[in-house]
Amino acid sequence: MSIMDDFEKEVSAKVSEALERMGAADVAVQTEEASVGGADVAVPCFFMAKALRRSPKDIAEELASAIRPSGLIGSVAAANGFLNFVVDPVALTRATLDDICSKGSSYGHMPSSGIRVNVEHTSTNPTGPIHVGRARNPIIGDTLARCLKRCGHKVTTEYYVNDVGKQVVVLTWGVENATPEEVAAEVEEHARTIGRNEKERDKTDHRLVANYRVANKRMEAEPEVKEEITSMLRGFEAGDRTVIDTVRHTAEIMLDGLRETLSAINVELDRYTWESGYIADGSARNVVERLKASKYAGTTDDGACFVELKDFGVQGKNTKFTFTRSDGTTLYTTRDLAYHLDKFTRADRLIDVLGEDQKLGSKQLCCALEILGCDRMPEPLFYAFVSLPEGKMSTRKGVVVYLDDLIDEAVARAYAEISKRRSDISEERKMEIARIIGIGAIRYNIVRVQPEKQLVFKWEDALNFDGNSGPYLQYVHARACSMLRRAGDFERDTDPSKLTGEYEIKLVKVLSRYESVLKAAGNDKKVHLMPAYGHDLASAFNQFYAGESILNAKESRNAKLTLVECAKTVLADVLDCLGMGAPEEM
RNA sequence: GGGCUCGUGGCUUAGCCAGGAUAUAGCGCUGGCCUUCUAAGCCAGACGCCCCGGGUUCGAAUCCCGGCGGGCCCGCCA
Repeated sequence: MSIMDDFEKEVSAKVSEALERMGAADVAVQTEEASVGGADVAVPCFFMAKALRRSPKDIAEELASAIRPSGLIGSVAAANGFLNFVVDPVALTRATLDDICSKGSSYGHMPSSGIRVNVEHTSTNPTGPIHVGRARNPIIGDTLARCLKRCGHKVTTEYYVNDVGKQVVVLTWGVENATPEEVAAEVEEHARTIGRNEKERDKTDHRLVANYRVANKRMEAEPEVKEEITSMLRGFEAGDRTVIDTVRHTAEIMLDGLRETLSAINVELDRYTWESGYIADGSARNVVERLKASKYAGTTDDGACFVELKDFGVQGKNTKFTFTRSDGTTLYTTRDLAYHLDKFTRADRLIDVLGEDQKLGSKQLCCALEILGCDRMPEPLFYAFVSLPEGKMSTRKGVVVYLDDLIDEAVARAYAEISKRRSDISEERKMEIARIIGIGAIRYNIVRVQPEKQLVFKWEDALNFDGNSGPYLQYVHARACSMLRRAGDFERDTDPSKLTGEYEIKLVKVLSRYESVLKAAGNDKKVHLMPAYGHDLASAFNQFYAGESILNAKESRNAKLTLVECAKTVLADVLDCLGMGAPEEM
């Protein structure tokens, strides 16, 4: 419970008391964040007008004079039918800074809830490198997981590896059978027609794409190859260990590359779960049996099984949810059901970070889970795909920007910026800082926009280091660090009478909001609030910083430095929550 | 065709779920600020039929209905 929550409660209580005295005890008081400058909490008086038979303006004025500032309430005033309350800056500053000083980097974090939350994210097919069209997934998922941890939950992140199906089998055939010469020729051909030279990047996920294309081409041209692949697919479905293991091995190699990319943007997952496992352990089969036994089950003329979902709010022609082929084999969604049932044995709350193309599938999955008697539902978090100005990303057409390319470009840009301003540090140090800044810019830029909003990728935006950007926040952190370094030892001082400047109070107010932002970003899955908060905090710091000299302050020096230290502490945690580094210099 | 979703200054974007005052912030633009703590910064300014039309309400960017425009989905694929 933060001090601003207490303040709001106090306001609510005071207004209720005053209303009671005015003879309107049963009128419920609503509070809201004041939208007018200067005030912190507002109480609209319009809905009181009927009960009191007076104009909102009159009511607000009478209430304002009836309420005496006390406790956390610094002042109250009436304006346009609103009551505007200002928090007492003395109490606020003292409480907030003491809290940060005692808790340090865990300031704003909530106590353990005992709730296990599983966040499934990324889960891209292991058939090629991650491109920026899908880059929202790991970044949103990882940020959400970090927020949820701060909300006191026991969080596990998980990648569901789709090592079942035609795509991976074709890739596997290519990895096993394409000759080095064929692959080299394919790379040449691709460079000539599409204009991308894949030899430049020696990373398994990029390298294997040529094998995949060779396999596809030969499958189309040569009936024997097609037969080989079909036979592998059949073997897979029948549970042939050698086929399954070979495919899994290919997926592992591909994953090595993907993990390298994810790690570069500070995304590490706790667990990788293999789709093939649900065939092997019989749980997918179990789902089939249970669905068949339900009253919603049906069979097509060919023998494929489905459940009828029209009673579950599914519309139009999507009501039949097929869960076996006519030959009895399971489908992706069937395995996904087994996967979700498994996840529910390991966690209390499931969150799936999914592309918006999965919306219908996710809805159907939930219906099927209900039929299976599942009392909890996964919570999907959808994001719209990132497209290019030329249109939708397509690896085949070469209309694509790989995440690896974006990372390289961002780091190179950051390096150039550092080189412009710093000649006093080593090349290694410059490179180290460039990575922190480049990666920070990418993560910030992607997570700052609401997930459901479609995003068109533009290099100029992705590489923006000014204003509402990751480096803006990092710059403030570096500034604060630099100042604290110069200051040397100082005695902490949280005396509010020494921090009475407009910008000092503004900064303290931003700091006091941290917990409520974490709550909304984590529990309500509104991750984009996090970068916005970071920007508010950095901006408030810059105003404070620009306004007056801190190191040369006289009696308030220690108090100002304490405020700098507190801001730095919170900002460092915000940066960590966003998966961004907090550089001590830049 | 049906379903879902998004539409806010030139561009990007917050607010919308839980209706309330002068609509948030950034880029870009105009002007000012580095002999003092990192100018990747700060200050000031211009720029808005909140897609359109109805409705509900004392009050609508926000809720409801109908359009228009963009995106996604509608496989015994994954």
